[in-house]
Amino acid sequence: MPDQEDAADAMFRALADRTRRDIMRRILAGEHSVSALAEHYPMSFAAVQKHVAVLERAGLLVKRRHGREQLASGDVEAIRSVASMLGDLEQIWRGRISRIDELLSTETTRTTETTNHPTPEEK
Amino acid sequence: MPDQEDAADAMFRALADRTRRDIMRRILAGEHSVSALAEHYPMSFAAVQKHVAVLERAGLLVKRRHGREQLASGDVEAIRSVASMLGDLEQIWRGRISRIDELLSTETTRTTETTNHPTPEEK
DNA sequence: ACAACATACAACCATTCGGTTGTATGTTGT
DNA sequence: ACAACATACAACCGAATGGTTGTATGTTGT
Repeated sequence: MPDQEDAADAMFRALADRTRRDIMRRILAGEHSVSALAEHYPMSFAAVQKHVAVLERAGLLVKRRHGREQLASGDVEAIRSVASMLGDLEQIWRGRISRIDELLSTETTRTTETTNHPTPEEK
Repeated sequence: MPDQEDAADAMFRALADRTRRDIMRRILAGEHSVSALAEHYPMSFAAVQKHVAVLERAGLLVKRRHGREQLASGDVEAIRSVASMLGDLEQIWRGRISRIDELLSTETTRTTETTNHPTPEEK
């Protein structure tokens, strides 16, 4: 049972290579066979095929058989799910800001707190 | 002169580890010293310090000296820049859709093309 | 039927990664 | 002054990456 974090590992890792990001660009624009993709890169067909396999395992692309070729196309939903993780991170950051605002606006009012974390030990 | 793609490599790579993503969550919520962070993970201090260094090199966090400790906090702008790369990818995908729409709406009208790629050899 | 093509995959190799321990260097509190 | 703390960094190790070549297996066009 690969959980959410495993999926995140795989997706970020898959996107952490410029060749694979470039492949994603091409196959988000439209289907490409593996060998059609391979023509664009200064490496062996096998290397490109492995890159495609990495992207496929990460769920970032899907393949469809068409005769003797394998047509790859990008899965935009997977891209969105990665973006949403980053959105969650940004949301955590917004929380910091509002906590600071709260602090400033209640500077003298002695609010007995809602914080559950072990008190940010600001000396 | 590390370009945009190098930065992308570093950021995606840095985020492709669950410990580092967890560190980002903590330091986006508020500053933490390296040793305060280290307490949360089942690994040596040195390992956590290396994770922090990876995030710092990727530009995802900044450190500030405070006495003998080094306080780390997350850079939300870097997070946004990663998100925007994903947005660009999604945008490419939208382009495919509108190209398909165009195709459908001009099905019989013999449009002499705007495509510059070597013609998607749809048999 | 068969040569050429498209793909998959194994074996191998150098490099990077994520962890370890150990050591060095500042900073602090008493 | 000095012991304890916080950090940095080097050296090392096993596993994973990103590439290679070589081989096997389908699929196609003639």
